[in-house]
Amino acid sequence: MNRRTFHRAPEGERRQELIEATLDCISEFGLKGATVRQIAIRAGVTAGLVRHYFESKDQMVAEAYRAVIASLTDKAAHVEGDPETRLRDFIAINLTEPVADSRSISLWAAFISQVRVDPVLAEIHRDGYVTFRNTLQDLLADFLAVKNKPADAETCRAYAIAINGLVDGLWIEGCLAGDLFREGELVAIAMASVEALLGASIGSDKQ
Amino acid sequence: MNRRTFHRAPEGERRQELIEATLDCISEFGLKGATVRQIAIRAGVTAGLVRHYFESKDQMVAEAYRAVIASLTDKAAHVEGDPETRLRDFIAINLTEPVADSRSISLWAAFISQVRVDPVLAEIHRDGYVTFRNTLQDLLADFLAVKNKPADAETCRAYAIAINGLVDGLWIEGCLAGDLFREGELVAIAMASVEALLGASIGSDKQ
DNA sequence: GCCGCTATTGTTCAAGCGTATAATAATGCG
DNA sequence: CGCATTATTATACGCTTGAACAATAGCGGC
Repeated sequence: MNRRTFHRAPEGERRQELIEATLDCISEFGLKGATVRQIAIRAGVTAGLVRHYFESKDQMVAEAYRAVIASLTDKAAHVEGDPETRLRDFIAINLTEPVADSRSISLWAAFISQVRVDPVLAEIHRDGYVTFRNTLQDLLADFLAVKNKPADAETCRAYAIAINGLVDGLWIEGCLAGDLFREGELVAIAMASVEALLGASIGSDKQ
Repeated sequence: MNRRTFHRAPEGERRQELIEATLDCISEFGLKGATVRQIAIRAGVTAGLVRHYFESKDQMVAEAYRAVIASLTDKAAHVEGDPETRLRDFIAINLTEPVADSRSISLWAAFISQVRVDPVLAEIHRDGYVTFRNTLQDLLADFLAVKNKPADAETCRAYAIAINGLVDGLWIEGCLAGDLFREGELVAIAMASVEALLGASIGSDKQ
């Protein structure tokens, strides 16, 4: 019988390709459309290979979820500069591509819908959420200190919850109905809203 | 062979039970766990009956999605009283049970993750979103008029987008990590935030 | 240039999927 | 009460699924 030729992928690379293919399939066909066979096709390999790299499909999906969380939070977690700039960049990053696009929210929603079902995904989610909000809370504490505003823990907590909610909500609106907004409109609304919430300028007119 | 006894359900009732069972299964087992057989068990009937009431499983799921949207938006859409009260109630309703609970967001997320895949679900989603935001926008127009603030269409639009985002985002936070917040904390933060955004009291301390 | 290791293929399997259909029990009506 | 209607059960069918496994092709070390 004629066996296909193939090449052996370098260390770790195939693994990454499989995770990426998993995400592609989930975003295009939904969780239930992301079958082992479909994922393998997308990755350009045969289905059997999946089980060479992962103990089960579920484990591969869980790792794919980690990759999604990372792609959604990494950029915003590494903003640099003075507190005002960091806060501004944090908002802008979360409300523009590639963080804000329809693929992202499809993936995010697919996993969120499983959080109640799968304890493994639930833990990954919880970690990501706590990290994200703490990042924002630290950002706000620095910012308020610079602005000579009250920055006690309780105040920062409340601001972090509100602004986290605002950013998440606008992110969702943008992802799901981007065509309903003008270019840059969501970012502008977010900046103005945060200024109103904090009662302080974040220099959103600078850029 | 022994055939089970059963009773014929009254007009429309069985249909409703099947939709409810569909939602139960989706929230408990995820979209892919909501199989025809599992749904039938939950509804206390056999699988074959599904196709007596629905053309296909997909059609049943689509109707189930309509039911979810309705349960998430109906209450808030029918607030009554003066503009200030209506705005306050609108916020409170969306951030307390039964709108804000983990079952709701599981269902919401499950469907959102399919919006890119299934055009039927996409249309249902779009309708629901537009209706929801228009409701909020009208509410804000009335409120701003009463407060003698500028209430032109563009201003209302921006406020509606921001507050819709805020409420949605806080709704998600509450649904996914309710245990991280104190009783009533999210509602309080939302009220304070909306007051800051609009620069007007909504009497959130009254109740 | 051969050899051993293993990454990859290709096939198979049982379980579960949505759907189709025939038999039948429950109900309303004369 | 008996009959027609139909809601419901029960079974079957073809297909897809995740997984298991043997065969083998590619590749690094010698």
